[in-house]
Amino acid sequence: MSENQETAEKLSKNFDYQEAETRIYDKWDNKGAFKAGRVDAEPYTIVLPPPNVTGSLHIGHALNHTLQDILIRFERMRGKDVLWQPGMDHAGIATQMVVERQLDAEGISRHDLGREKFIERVWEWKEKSGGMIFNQMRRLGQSCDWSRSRFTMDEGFANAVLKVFVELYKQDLIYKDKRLVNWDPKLKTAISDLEVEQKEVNGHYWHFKYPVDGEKGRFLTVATTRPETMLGDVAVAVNPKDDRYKDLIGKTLTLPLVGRTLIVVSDDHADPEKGSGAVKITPAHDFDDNMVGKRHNLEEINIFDHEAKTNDQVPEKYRYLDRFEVRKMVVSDMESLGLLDKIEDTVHMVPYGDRSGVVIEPWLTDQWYVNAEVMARTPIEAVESGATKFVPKNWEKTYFEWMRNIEPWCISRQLWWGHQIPAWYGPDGEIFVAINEEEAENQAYQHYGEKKKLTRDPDVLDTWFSSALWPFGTLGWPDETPELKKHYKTDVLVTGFDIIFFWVARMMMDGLHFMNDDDGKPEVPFHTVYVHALVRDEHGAKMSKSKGNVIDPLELADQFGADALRFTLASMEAQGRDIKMSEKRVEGNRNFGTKLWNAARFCDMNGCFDNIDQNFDPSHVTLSVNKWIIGEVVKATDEVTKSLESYRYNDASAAIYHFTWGKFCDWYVELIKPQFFGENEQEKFETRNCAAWVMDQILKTLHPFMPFITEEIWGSLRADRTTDIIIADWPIYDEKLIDQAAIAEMEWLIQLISAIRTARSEMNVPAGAKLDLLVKGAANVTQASILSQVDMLKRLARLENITLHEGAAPKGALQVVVGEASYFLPLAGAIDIDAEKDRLQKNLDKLLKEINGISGRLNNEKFMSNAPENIVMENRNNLFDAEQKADKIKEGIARLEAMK
RNA sequence: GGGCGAUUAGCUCAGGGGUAGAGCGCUUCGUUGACAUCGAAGAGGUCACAAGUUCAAAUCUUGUAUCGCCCA
Repeated sequence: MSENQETAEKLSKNFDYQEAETRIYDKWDNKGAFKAGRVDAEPYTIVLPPPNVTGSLHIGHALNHTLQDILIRFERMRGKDVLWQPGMDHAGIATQMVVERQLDAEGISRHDLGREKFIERVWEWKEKSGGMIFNQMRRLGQSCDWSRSRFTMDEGFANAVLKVFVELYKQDLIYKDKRLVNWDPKLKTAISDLEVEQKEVNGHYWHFKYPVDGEKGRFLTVATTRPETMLGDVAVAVNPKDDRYKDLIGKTLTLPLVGRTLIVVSDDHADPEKGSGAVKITPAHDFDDNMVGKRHNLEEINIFDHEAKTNDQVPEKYRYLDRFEVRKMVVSDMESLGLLDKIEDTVHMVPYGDRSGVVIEPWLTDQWYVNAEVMARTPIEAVESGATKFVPKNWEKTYFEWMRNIEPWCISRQLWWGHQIPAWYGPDGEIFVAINEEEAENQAYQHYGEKKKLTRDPDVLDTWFSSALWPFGTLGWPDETPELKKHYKTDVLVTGFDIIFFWVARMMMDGLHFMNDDDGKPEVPFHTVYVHALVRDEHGAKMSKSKGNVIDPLELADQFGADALRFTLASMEAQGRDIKMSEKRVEGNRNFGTKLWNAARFCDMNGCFDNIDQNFDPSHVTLSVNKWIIGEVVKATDEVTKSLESYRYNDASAAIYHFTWGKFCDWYVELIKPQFFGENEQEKFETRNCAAWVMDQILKTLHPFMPFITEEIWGSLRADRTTDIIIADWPIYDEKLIDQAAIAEMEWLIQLISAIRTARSEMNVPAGAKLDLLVKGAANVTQASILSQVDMLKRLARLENITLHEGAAPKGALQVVVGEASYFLPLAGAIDIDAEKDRLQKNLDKLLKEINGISGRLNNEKFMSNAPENIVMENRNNLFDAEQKADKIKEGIARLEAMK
């Protein structure tokens, strides 16, 4: 090709995604393509699970966001008023830890700074370093409506959070209580059950002997994994069915080292099989013991402070020491008193804080709680009735399991960063809950009849308390904004299963509690929850920083392009299975993009995008090859549409991939070359138009998966585009465009070409050699097809002359059988008769096996009487075809044998 | 202990009563006027095991084994 033509090309040799991605993204953004607000269009809404302000993009985000963006782009192209609502979570503990670490480096603590100054520092940090994930999301092409971005600590949202608190308090759904909580002694805050990681560790059972009162020399032996807690023991429990201890029930013991009197209680909690069968009871420091204590009205003696150091409730010698130090002392003191019976090795579960990594201490504190049991009722019904559906459905079970056994939700945290609880205390401890201080003061005035000094509760709310109102808080609630009216309820929530409890359940609670539909009935926050896979490394291991197997999505995007990464994630997202990410897959999909790019270049070089029919109508094409590919487009786009509608991402991506590569590039482009290089201008015109049309359908259908390359090709090829592809119409075509006759003809042609290629290759015919083709026994239809497709056949099968042939097969020819006809390929030199015979025999063996199977079925009376008619017909047809083919091959083998 | 899921080609995985699929890898051939980030051809699987249902099971049922995850 000449220099001149080269410069005239619209597409460069390769797609430079590094350069294009930012340029294209900025173009979309500047044009406002991501913004919601199409008037008169049906709404389609997804709220982005708000990433932590501290977060940076990991592969799980990349998957989660890509799946949402695919739906969003798909629905946007379908003409809906699409809102993808982004935002960030203030991430209480995580953020506070980040800033505290900074302070630490400066040698100061947050207490040196004071609450107000500390929070200022957090905001400073947020403005400077927070939310880098949004920029990373842009790199992957996520088309959120950034203009509506929300932050959970923004004033408007924060007020909504406080309003929810106040309302729930008024309705007695929030209350204060003293209960055992999971206390993190490093972070010095309560954390939720869900933030506690139970780990199996090697430990010991220490068997301690407690003397029985009034029976000198008699001891009751208890086994414990936590000796230090004995200082808070108030009882020992034994199982009522355990004969060893029956007589001790109701008697008392003396707690060694402390001297406290313990009562022996009868409780099923004591497992006769475990340890000694007798369990020491420490109600203030163990969840199970606490329940035993409640059942038997036992005292709760708190022996630890907020750092899990002993307090003044223990004998002086053990006071103000770390829990593990006390453990050593207790064990050694018991031993020297001769009260240590034995030490057993054991494996047991120990709770760790997932943020701090330290052992969690069950601790008695005053905290705020949501009455989750009541709040859960409507959400359970909503899923039972199908108002909200989980996809895949089996996650509903997990949801129900948790919701039906829900515990009170502890929502207060002893942190500074977060929504400070809107509760004020009078001098006598009276609680005033109000949306602001002024309101609280009014309440207090009414209560006391005079102005009193109030102090605000220093604690903040659990981060999930605020994200629970994400689907309506982001839309402007409590104000009745047009967005709220139009976009609530939202459509689908896309999330990993790990936060069904944390977040989905809580959004259901708040959504149903605070939002109503037009009939005034509680309305769910979304009709569908799509639960996607977890991304693992290529060996199936969970990614973690400590293992060093973390795959950085941005590195993959750098290396192979964002499109390739997105396509890979989508194609591996099969429902109900985890994703094992491998670079090879991304590389393969980068190649797919390149393939598409080059196909577009080919079309362009052949004038497909110049001077073509503006009103091309796919139903008016005349050539079989064009009719065929149009029919295939209809089938493929329909498959993608249906798959996306049912969240089958792998099916959707496979459908467009196989159409593009396997049909369009491998066959159509090859089949139309004879025309493009030929002289028939009329046919060429039709085919150019058709190829351009098909290319457009590919670009559009692929766009949700590979937004950048499709936009780039779309925008480069034609000057007459009325829109960017991001808002182009999604392809929907009538099935009438599927022409069965054309499909049959082209499939026959492809079969014939493939068969000839196989024979040539297996018989080592040089790829360059052009052979003649003799056709024997072809029906009229086939003869007509050969005639009309002769150029394609010649080119793709590398043939010279094609002639009809009667009588005996020529010597020295390869034989292939397709349909009713035999095809001979005479070779110039002598053929290897044995090799050709072997080849035919192999084909025959395969056929005979098939014939055997089918006729067995057809001779089976039960099959004939039970199988549906179409299956019987299908078998008959298959048998006929196979037998016909087998006969021809047998003839061929006989012919070769005769030549010997 | 309870729940969920997996077991299909060398690897990673789709599929889901009617003749076993993809990508990668492998073998052979190939610079044919889009593409070597490519093309053509090929090898490779009693679909974990056992029993059952059925005319027909990789697919449905039950059980077994192994592995994974979640919750106690």
